[in-house]
Parts: sequence; C-alpha cells; structure tokens
Amino acid sequence: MATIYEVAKLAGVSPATVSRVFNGVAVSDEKSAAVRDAAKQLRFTPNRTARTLRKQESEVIALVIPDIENPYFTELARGVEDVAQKAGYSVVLCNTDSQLDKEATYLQIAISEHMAGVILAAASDQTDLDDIRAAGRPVVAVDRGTGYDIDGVVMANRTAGQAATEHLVQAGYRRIACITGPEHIETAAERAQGWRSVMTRQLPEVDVDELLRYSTFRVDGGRESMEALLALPEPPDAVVAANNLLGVGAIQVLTEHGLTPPKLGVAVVGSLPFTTLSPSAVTVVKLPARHMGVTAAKMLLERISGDDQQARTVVLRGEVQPARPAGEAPGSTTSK
Amino acid sequence: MATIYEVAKLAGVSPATVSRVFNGVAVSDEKSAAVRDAAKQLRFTPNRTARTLRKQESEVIALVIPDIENPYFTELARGVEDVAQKAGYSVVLCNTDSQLDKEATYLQIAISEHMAGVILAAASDQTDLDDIRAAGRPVVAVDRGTGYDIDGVVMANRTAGQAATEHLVQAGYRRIACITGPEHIETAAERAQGWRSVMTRQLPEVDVDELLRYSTFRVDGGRESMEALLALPEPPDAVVAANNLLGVGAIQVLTEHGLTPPKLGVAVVGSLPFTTLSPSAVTVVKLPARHMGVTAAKMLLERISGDDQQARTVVLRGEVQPARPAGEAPGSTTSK
DNA sequence: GTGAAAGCGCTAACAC
DNA sequence: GTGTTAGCGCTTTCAC
Repeated sequence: MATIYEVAKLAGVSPATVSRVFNGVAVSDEKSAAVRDAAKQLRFTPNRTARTLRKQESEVIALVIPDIENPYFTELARGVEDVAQKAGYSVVLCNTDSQLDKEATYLQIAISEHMAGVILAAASDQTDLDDIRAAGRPVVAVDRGTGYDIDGVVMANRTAGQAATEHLVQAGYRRIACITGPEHIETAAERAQGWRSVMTRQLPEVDVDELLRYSTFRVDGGRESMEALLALPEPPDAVVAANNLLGVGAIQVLTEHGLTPPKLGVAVVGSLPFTTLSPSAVTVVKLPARHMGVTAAKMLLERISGDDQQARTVVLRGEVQPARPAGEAPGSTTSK
Repeated sequence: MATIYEVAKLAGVSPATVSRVFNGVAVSDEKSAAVRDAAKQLRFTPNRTARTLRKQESEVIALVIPDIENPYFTELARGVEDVAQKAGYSVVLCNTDSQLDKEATYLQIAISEHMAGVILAAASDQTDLDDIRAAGRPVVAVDRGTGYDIDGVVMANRTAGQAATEHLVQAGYRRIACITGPEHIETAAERAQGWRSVMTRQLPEVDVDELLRYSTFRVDGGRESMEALLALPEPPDAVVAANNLLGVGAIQVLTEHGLTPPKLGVAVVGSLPFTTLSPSAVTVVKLPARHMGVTAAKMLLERISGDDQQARTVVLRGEVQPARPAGEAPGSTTSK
C-alpha cells in the first residue's frame, strides 16, 4: 500500500499537500493534478486507520440489533444503510441475540474503534450505556427505549395492538387471544396492553388472562403459544400476534390444524414480507421499519455533526391493512 | 478515554508493560495485577485504531453480499458471525444491491481499514479483486465464483435444480416451467440448467424454451414471471423457482389466482423460513446457508493466520424436502 | 522481566 | 498556497 509520502515524492510536493488534495482543502490546480496523477499511478488509497487515529473519529456507525434474521430488523438496517452511505458512512451490523454480554462487547468495540455513533435496538432495559456516553459518542435508540435520556424512534405499539384487536372485533370474533414477546421487552408489553384495553372495553365478558401468552419474539415462540392456545378447554376464535415472527409461527400451526385464517381470525403487528398467504386472509398492521431506520440515521448524523439540542423521541405509526375488503360481512360463520 | 500512558503512570510501570499485559506477553504477577487494577480504575479500553495502525491488521472481517433483506444471506451472515465472534473477530456487513460500484467501494474500504479479510458473494462475474488481492488480504467467495483462483464455497446448484424438477416429474406434472435469476449470475444459470437437463431427458415432448424465465432474484421478479407464465396460451402445470424469493413471489400469484399448490405444482430451490404454507404443499430443496457461512469463515480464518496452500472450493449439497409423504399418489387431478 | 524509543500513516497547527 | 513538524495510541525491537 502506497502512502501519502510516496505520492508526495512522485508528485514533487509535500505530504501535507497530498493530504489537502484528498480532503478538499484549497490547493493550486497544477499541484492538485500532479497529486491525483501520482496517486493513480501508485494505486494509492488513503489509510483510514491512520486518519481515524489522528482525527479521533471514523466514518463508521454501528447498528446494534437483537436479531439479524428478523426481516423487521433487516428492513430497518436497509433504511439506516441508505442514508448512512449517502453521507459517506459505512455501517457495521452487530447482532446481539438479545444477549447483554454480546451487546456490551459490541458497544466497547464501538468506543475502541472510534466509531462515529451507534443506533441501538437494546437487548433489554438493563443495557449499560455509561461508557459509550462518557466517550461522547451519540447513541440513538430504535424500536425500544433504553432508560437513558437520548434520541429515539419507536413505533406506536399500544395503538398498533389496539388496531389489530379492533379489526378482529369488528370482524365478529369474540375470544381473541394475544401472543406477545418477553414481558420485559417494552414493545411486547405495550402491544399486549393495546390488545387488553380493547378487550376489556369491548368484550368485558371474555376472560382475558388465560388468552394472553408471553413468549419469545421468534417463529417457534409463535408456534408453541398457538399450540397451547388451541389446547385450551375453550380455545380462542382469533389471535393477535405481537410481531411478524410470532404471526408466522401462529399461522403455520393453524394451517397444520386445518384452521387457515380466516377460519380462525389472525391479526399481526408487523409486516409479513415473505408470506405466501392470500393477502386478504390476515389483518396486518404494517410497521414502517425502513422509515424508522432512515429517521434514526438522520438523527444520528445530526448529533455526529455536533447538534446538541435536547433529546427527541419520534413515534411512528403502523398502517392497518385489513383482512377483508371493506363492506363485506365477515366472521358470521366463525363466531360461536 | 484513558490511554496506556495513564494506566502505566497509575500502575507505576512503563507503557510497554501495560501493552504486554493486554497482549498476553509474560509479565510478573505483581505488575500484571497493578496494571489490571489501574486499568479498571480508569475504565481503560485499548484503542483498536492505534493498534491496527501499528500492527497493520485489524480484527474485522467484511462480509459483502448482494441483498441483506434476503433470508438466505442473513442466514449465511449468522454462520459467518458465529465463527468470527468466537475467534475474536467482528464482522462488517456490506450490502451491495448487486451494484458493482457499491461493491467496489466496500472493497476499497476493506483495504483502507486494514480489515483482516473478506467473504464475498460477488455482485457479478465482473467483480475486480485486483486491489484487494494486491493488498494481500485473503478473500473467500461464497454462493458464487469470482473468476479468480481463490477459496470458495458454493452450493451444488445444478443438482439442486435437477432434484426440484425431478420431484415435480415424479408427482405427475408435465409442463414444468422454471423461473430463475439474472442469466449472468452463475447460481441462476446453473439451477436452470439442472431443470433443463431433467426436462429434455424425461419430457422431451415439452417445449422447454417458452417455459424458462430469467428475472431478478426478488419477490417481484417471481410475481411477474409467474403472471407471464399463467398468461401463456398453454400455461404450465408446475413451476421450479430457482431461489427462495422467486418462490415466494410465484406462490403469492398462484394463491391470488386460486391455484394454491399443489393444484399447480411448485418446487423451490432454497428454504422458505417464513412461509405460512402447509409444509406438504411445496417441494423445497433446502440450501445450507448457515453452514456455508460457517465454512467460509473458517477458511478465511485459516488464510488470515497465514495458511497459503492452494485455493480450495467446497461444494455443499441441498437437501430435498418433498411436497408429499412418500407413497401417496399425487398429481392425478392436476395433469392434463 | 522491564523500560526507552522509534514509528505505523495521517492531519493540523504553525511558519513562511 | 505550501512545507515542516508534532503527535494521535499503540506495539515492538533493542538494550539492560
């Protein structure tokens, strides 16, 4: 690898001038041309490591997420990547598997590599941001809060849970169950709250507690919970899945039991990008994951360039995509 | 951020000794303890940037892939990440959207950040690896070859295409179409070849050319191609989708047309992790994407630690998961 | 086993 | 507008 010194020598200028050319600082046209020529000849690429060491900041941002195999997070990642790339940043994708120790390791690396900032979907509310905050690196929270007073962008989870449930109620379903994620994850709790609020208000006669299942936010969690619900003495006639993966698991089990939606009503909070279902069979509350990534990345970039206003939280709304064309009378055969 | 100088001062030793402690070089027990103490007090984290600059190598590997939203590649990424992490490496995920310029940029960054190596699913066979090879960084190809004589791990694509097609033939289908990816992508071409070889051998009376569609390796590509096939004067009675996303798109369209498999036979090369279909409706040739990632990462790690034997290529086989339990007579109602 | 000192490649004062 | 030079934080000879 050629260095700035070799380029300088070949171009007949000082190393500083070479640096200036590559950093857009004013340099006479002739020298600038000479430098570019020499650089091309030597296949010179600036050494980012040295640059980072000197400037104490790199053009890399970290995106720390709990599950890279969840399409929701890859969609988010796309959003982040698109705006980061336009601004000349690359993004390191860090997968924590919801484990605090993995998360902590990645946060240390972010400090230690002088990364410009991090976008974090926290593994839990226990996440320790003291060090990275102390290092002065901006952090923006996505999807979930952190217990710190920092920028964030989240979904309107309660509203999404309500919307999903309401559509099922309007479709004529009564015993509407809810499968959600781990109780300590804020998105899981909030979406379940949305479900509960609609149930107690609109269907007070239904015993809500036995119809609520906490699980993992994964396909197998949806499967297990759905099986358990079907095994109930009085099984539900519909179910709200609190995220995309739980929805997939639940629908898989229903299909295997011959209960393909809408035989048993299903509403899912989160998009189902790779589903092969008839689009009219399931109510989906689409969550703007990509937009969340875009917004978070923009906020982070602002912080990186020195903005130090008060911490902001942006709330994004899901968009309901109902199971049936409006006006059609639904559910009459499925309600008991 | 504390430096080794501050730690050294507090511990009453030289900076060199601090460095040794953190690099597992022999240091007396007392001094070692003093250093660790001081480091803890100062919340010292070694500065990786300085380390990288000095050692001319970082503990980061790049994983360059065409589509981060494809579950096939995220599964691959998981495999890479798991072995990398155990070896103390972090992995930077780089998404190229199959664009050569984005890919080239990431490759330059890999050089410029002194990354230890790269795992690459090339955007096309035009990919230029001259610079990165010249920089002495090992590159392992995954999923697709590169035109360079380097390590690689690929799927048995032709075999997979054959297996998918054969299962459809055995199920009694005759006019079996094939939807594959861009012609210039080796996996797309090879899987289609597998399909073609079975067709010409076993069903020579079928006109194969009008049943083959080149498309993008994405859901919408599968949708468009399936629509076009259904609009044919003599539509197919079955279809082979050459990757997971094409399969999803094709099945979506079939579902919308009331032709849910197995009414029209479907075989997919690649797993369908988020499908909600009955598992017996579609033949799937499962591709070991995670294993591919694991294998590639191990090969890369070997190269990084100085192994310079001849370039190797590992071929991984898919595993057929047939649409129907063996012994059941299929397809009699669907064949013309 | 330990310390002193050079240097990885770059940027940013500072002089001119 | 341009060159000289110090120094970012670390590792690694080289003495001792």
